[in-house]
Amino acid sequence: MVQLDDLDRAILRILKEDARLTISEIAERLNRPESTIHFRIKKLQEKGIIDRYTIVLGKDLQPKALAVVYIQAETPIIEDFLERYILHIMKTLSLLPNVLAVARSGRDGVIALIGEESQEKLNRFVDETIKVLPTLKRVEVLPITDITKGNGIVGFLVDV
Amino acid sequence: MVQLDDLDRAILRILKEDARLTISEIAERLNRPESTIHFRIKKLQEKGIIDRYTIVLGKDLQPKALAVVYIQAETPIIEDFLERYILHIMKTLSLLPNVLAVARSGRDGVIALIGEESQEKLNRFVDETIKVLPTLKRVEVLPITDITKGNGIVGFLVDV
DNA sequence: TATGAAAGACATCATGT
DNA sequence: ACATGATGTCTTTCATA
Repeated sequence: MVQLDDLDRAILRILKEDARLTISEIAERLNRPESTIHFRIKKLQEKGIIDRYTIVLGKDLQPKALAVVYIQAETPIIEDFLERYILHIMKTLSLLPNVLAVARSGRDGVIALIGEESQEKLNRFVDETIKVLPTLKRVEVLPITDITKGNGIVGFLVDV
Repeated sequence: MVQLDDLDRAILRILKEDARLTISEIAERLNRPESTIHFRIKKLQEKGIIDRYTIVLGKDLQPKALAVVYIQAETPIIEDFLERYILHIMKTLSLLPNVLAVARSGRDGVIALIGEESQEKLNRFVDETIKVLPTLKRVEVLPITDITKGNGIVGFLVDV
């Protein structure tokens, strides 16, 4: 379906590290003419291999305390209620700026990545906004102490 | 510590959406002169508010099955062993291309975001690579069915 | 698809309001 | 903070292989 050669991959790797490098700089690093690099990048964009260009924000704007929160809803008698309830929770959380990411997990679960200025605020948020939700079976808070791979994820997600 | 005004925030929001817009395009959208936009962006970069520029890869290169895995180690008699064991697990996972992110959670926990081509492969990975680790107290697999906020996270993290 | 050359668009910087 | 203009660099296009 997608066929990338070594040159494509090399370009993608470079752009992932620094998407502001000029075509001539990339061309120089890869020992290819500028027009070739330009052509490849254009194709990668057209095919949607490169979805978009973005910025990663620095530490200053990032929350200092992070946690993954797993929310599991009580299974109700009426199946259809669960579905709507889960969607409601997800929509609600998605609107909050300190909720960096929201995902569904199975039929009855929601995973959220929460960011706050301090551990206290984070705990308070979990207590006052999540644990108060009705008919939950389980709320698991997994604090994030430090990120070893996929750092930059916070600067990528954080709202401004 | 960091003081951003509305213009700074507007610029950051625009760049987050499309970091390849030219300064003149941004200037036009915000009804400001190009020189001002240029100056602001330069400052934002110098201050590290903008950490870096990058690309988000499209669906084609993204894993189809995702899961958050929480790994908790058994608390040993010797405290120092736990520390080194956790670091070892994190380093090991970080090297694998299908492990998109690795974070530490408290003294005895590791959180990993796993991506695979299929649900079966993902299960196999958990069984054969994670559950075989010795002296674990708990392994919790939270499959991700679908992402409602922070989509793009996968295209941001995925290796090429 | 790859390349080289040429044209146009752009970022950058200095200077002044 | 904004305006203007000068400069060099980069992107983009196109003709050709």
